[in-house]
Amino acid sequence: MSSLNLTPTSIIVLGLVELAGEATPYAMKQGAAASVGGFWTLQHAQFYTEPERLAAAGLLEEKRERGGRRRKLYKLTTAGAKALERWRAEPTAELTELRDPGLLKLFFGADPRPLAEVQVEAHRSKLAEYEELRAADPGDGPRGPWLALDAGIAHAREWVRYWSKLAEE
Amino acid sequence: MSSLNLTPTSIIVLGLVELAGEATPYAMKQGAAASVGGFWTLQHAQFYTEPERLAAAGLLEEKRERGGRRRKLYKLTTAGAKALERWRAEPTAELTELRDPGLLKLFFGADPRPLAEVQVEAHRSKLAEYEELRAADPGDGPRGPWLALDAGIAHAREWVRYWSKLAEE
DNA sequence: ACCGTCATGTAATCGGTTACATGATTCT
DNA sequence: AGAATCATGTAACCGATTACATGACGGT
Repeated sequence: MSSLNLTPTSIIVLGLVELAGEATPYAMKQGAAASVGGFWTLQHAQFYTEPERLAAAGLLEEKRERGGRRRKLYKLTTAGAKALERWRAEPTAELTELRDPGLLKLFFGADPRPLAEVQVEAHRSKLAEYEELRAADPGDGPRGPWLALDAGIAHAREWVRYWSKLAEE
Repeated sequence: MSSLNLTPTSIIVLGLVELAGEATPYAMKQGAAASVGGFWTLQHAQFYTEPERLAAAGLLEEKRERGGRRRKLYKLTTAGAKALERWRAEPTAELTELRDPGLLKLFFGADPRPLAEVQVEAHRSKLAEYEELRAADPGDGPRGPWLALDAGIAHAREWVRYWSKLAEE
């Protein structure tokens, strides 16, 4: 049992289940969209397959509704809570890789101007979205999401700056 | 034939082959490390499997050395050159997702301080690496790589700023 | 001649994506 | 009652990662 490596996908599932206490795949999907969704998206199918994996490894407990939709409900096991906590306690030096499709085009010789125009637009609207989230945030509640959003905003701004400059040349 | 979708991996292989004219997987690996490597890394095995896929799709031509190592040599076919050009000509609105392991930890409640310390260190050294590359760049040659490096530097700086602030609280 | 490292490749596995399929609710 | 959308799940495929394995070359 319990020997699979925790991918980011695993963590997101565990983390969301922890926040919710108990959740169906669909609830996780909703939760993700409203929280990590800003900077990390998952395919909906993963909210069904990943919990299964985690349950098989003993990190989640699976319960099936008796009547009606017979949905699957997941909650953390003790092992699951521990695994998550261990992951959280261990700082990581791993870095983001800047895997940006636009940047890749630029790198391999695409014409900067038209690319930049499209990109500026896209990043602007993303930035606006973030700022709306920020404005809506009361500022109580856990600090993590707030901080992550902060990073998102800073980088979105940087992208807008970057592509704007290229668009104007 | 020729109906596979071009993943970023495909593009990197095609792009590197175009730059080199003709290349063995190992040469591509070296080429990648020295160029895109800054912001996009591939597993070495992919430099063997991906060209095979592309050859099967008619985008690369595979030639095998007769004597000695019997290495595989790849070069672009006309179809391959066209595919690459088409990709290059089409601007993309796709955005980076900010898939940062550190940020994920922060999001799910890791203690900011120790994490930030490790991250600052890592980003600092990455930044230094970039700046060295920048310093070494004579500034002639194609513009794409130069511009991409620019983005890398800007974002690395932003990360250093971000995590420094968190480390100091 | 031997050893270490550079170079080359294949195979197995696993996680992620895409596509399909269907059952509940809600709205008109 | 019917249509639309929300919710739920499975299966097949495909690309990426990991692990293994071996051959050539350069130095001692």
